Amino acid sequence: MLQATFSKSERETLKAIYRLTAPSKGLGAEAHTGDLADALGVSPGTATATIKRLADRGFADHKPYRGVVLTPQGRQAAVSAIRRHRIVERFLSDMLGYAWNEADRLAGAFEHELPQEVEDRLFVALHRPSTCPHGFPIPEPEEADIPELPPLYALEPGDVAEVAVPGSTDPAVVEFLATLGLRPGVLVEVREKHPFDGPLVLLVDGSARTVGERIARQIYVRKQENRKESA
Amino acid sequence: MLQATFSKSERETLKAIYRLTAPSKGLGAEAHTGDLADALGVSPGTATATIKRLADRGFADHKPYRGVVLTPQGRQAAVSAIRRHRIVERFLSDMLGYAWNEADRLAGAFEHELPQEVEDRLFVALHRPSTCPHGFPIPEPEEADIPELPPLYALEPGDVAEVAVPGSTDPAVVEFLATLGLRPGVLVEVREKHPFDGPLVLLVDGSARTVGERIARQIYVRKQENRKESA
DNA sequence: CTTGAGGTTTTGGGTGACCAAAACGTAGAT
DNA sequence: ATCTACGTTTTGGTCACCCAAAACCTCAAG
Repeated sequence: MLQATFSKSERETLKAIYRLTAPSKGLGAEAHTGDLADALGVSPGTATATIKRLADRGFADHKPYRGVVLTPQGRQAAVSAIRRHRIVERFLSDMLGYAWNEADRLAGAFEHELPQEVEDRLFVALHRPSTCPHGFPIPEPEEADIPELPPLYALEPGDVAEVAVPGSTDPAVVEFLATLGLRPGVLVEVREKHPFDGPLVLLVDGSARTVGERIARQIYVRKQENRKESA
Repeated sequence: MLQATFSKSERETLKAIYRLTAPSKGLGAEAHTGDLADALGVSPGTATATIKRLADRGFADHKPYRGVVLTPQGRQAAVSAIRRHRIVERFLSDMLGYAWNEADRLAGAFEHELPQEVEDRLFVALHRPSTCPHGFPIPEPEEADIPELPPLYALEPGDVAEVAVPGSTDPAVVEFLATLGLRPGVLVEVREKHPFDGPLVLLVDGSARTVGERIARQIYVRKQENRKESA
């Protein structure tokens, strides 16, 4: 498959459509121009223009006044863009020492101009990382979809999982999470789940921690295969 | 000094004017539009337009039909751009393992989008290198001029120096130089200099090597303070 | 002192990106 | 069934970039 070439804003638009139409948003969900414009920080007219350019080239399916979804080629391109972004984030955190929640902001500035070749070498130099610094998976080069992580609140007692915190999380929430030891990549084990949307009791780094439902729905987890082997 | 902001081609143009008006090209030399267009791989009309944009903002002094030179602000900006380029080259060679003559080509692709902040961290992560992989000095952030290196042929017997090879060197010449052990950063000591534009006899890595005048004018050296202490 | 060659600038034309505001569609409320 | 509110698309304008080709300078040769 010969690599199609996209401009910076086309790539950002692909990523945004991908996120807005992820399965968790409802099956067959379409991205609306206004939401896209907000996500991209751009006027609605500009969003429309970019969508049309993508649709003309066969990367998106645009039903005017209704919404837009990605074609399989568009989804492939979006996944590549996300892979690129996450690799650059890892570079910023692993090689330059940026905090995981700073990397995001800076990666966007230059990821689009990085030659593919350099991305590939960077990936190897970083020891082929499997997640970005937020804890989300880095997709394979030709992968068509990125597995979605379940929220922490979806775990059941006995489950062991690795924490992932979205970049869009409110900084105040991030700070609170840090006091609980809930940072990306940290392993947690669910001890109890209280009924009626009650809190979770977790084992974090050896200490017991309680987390409310609202917070436990805002962060995500990579479930580990090895379940708890308790007495 | 608040950082002026330049587009990609403006920065490339600043670098090109800087190079074309370096003291070694003759004092008070002006860069001609055609040469600039060639250096940038752009049509003459495009070069004129970019020059005018720079001149309007006070970074260049353009005398129509005559030539262009940089103002002090323009020179400062050009030096910053060169510093950026050389740091990115070092990243490509030191962290990603690219050969010194490949780094050049790739650096140009994304150096312009790199946030200043990231450049600064990268410089530190690379252990504050003093030269680019070609062997040329990385200027200080606020330096107004980059010291020019003398050609190898300017050395005299007894001198010890570090080799620098321009990126623009013919690949066949680079290959030939490699057979002599003349790679960027290598230390050489001049043993003899034959008269009437005759060859140099060097000590390279313990072996005696002879280099003709034409080649010895194409590569450059950083002279070491410690002169030869021979018997 | 004219003339022309060679280099420079201008002009006209195209793309991608952006915005503000006008025009337009869709769907819910009367 | 119309009206209207809201969101979307279109229109008109700006800017950086690029090119090809026309118009234009400059200077040196005749």
